[in-house]
Amino acid sequence: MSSCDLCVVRNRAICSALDPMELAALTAIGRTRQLTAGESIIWEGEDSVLVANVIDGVLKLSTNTEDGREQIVGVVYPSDFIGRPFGGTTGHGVTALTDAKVCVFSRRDFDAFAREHPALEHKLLERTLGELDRTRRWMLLLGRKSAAEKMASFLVEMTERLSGSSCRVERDKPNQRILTLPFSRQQIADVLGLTIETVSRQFTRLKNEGVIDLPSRREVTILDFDTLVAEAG
Amino acid sequence: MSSCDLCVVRNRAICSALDPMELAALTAIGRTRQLTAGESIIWEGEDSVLVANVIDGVLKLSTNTEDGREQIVGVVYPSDFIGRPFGGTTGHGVTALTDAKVCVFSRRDFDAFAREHPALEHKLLERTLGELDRTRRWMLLLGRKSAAEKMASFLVEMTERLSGSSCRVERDKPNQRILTLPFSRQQIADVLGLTIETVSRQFTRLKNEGVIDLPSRREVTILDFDTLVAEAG
DNA sequence: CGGAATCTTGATTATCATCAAGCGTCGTGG
DNA sequence: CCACGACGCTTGATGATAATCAAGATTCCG
Repeated sequence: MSSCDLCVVRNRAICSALDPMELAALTAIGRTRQLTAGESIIWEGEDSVLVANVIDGVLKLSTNTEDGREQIVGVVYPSDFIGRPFGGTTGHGVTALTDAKVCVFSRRDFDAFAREHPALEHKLLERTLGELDRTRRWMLLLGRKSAAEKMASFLVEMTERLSGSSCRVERDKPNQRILTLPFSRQQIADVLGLTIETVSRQFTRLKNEGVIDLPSRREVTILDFDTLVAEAG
Repeated sequence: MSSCDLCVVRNRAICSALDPMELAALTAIGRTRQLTAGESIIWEGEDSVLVANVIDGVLKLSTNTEDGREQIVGVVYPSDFIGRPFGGTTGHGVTALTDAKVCVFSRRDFDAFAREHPALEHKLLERTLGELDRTRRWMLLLGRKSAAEKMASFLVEMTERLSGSSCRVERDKPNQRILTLPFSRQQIADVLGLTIETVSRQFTRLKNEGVIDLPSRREVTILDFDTLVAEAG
């Protein structure tokens, strides 16, 4: 029995383009791998040797300047695809932010398989086009928004992305969302192009203004989503 | 006779995936269109009605905040593909920076054609993956680089992108490149996430330091490329 | 030649980075 | 179980960078 049959992202990942026979063939060239938080699976600048589907967890894509400044250029969630198919070197590292589970393929094997399965390539194309749209939208934030707008945009995005998974709703307060962020303060800074101190100050400001609450380091309660949207610019 | 036979980007654009018969079929659903500098062909937020190949000229992809700040999120050159295939709305406007010529398709027609021609979709996928890599590299610049680093990076990128076309070399000074920029100062600012004043000051600083010369508004002579690379961070 | 648009330059200010403590929290080992 | 230490976060003081505001200077075109 194919292990894919049990896969929780089976119907959302690019694998959904395949029929059972094809899926079995894909299973044959892939294997699952467990990652612990902080562990990297792809390093910036090395030539592309593997690609993968995210089954569980959250991972960051990041680049660094020579002198160590970091920019997180993407965040991937279950069912997302990582790695650079079709040659070239990987322009960014991939590191687990939480414990994670991925379904790994050798890039060469995957490339060959994909070229024989246009439906798979089509899914990958749609996914890549969507990722490009999302990335370009983020450029507006990085290039033109203030620290306050960046933080608000970040929290709005998180509210949308974590809906379902790391997001609780208290019985008696239906308008409040309690998010469990997969990011440290430093990582939020690296997403937004800010420093950790600025991020921290923005958090306390939003808390003092009653827009959010901060029950613990990694948790944020969204008290006034509309204000966040307005402040996101 | 198919007009594509005469197309100057025939062997570089995604069309190169097609054999003569297929190309004739593609020709049947496309038409060329001339754009004058400043003219837009796609607007941010509208639903995607057309896609195109760039035949000649340079165009910008840009997004704006509600209050009018602009960020250029991409620049496209001859043989590049523009527009958003496979549904969705376009996240950014597309505007000609120079007079330009494009080969336009209705998005619906193109989608249908692409789905029947996996080789075309493959080319488009490779192109989209490359564009995503490039875009992510630009995020490091927007999020983490200083004004000086941004300007140097910009000039390095321009030197590479304009090699051949808008780039002259004087007979007696083989190390110098004279670039004709397709951007105004404001547009450079919109690419780099800076203000026009900061861009102008960086230009004069580089000129005073002997790294570049500025023979006219739209021209830059690269006198010391290595220093630019070093300063790009 | 005139006028508008674009660009440069200067003065000032605001924002965010940097530097520097201090505080909490979590985990470990005594 | 508590003390200790490390790490991550917050807060404050100060400073640098780039934005803003405001004139001028060029260039471009009719």
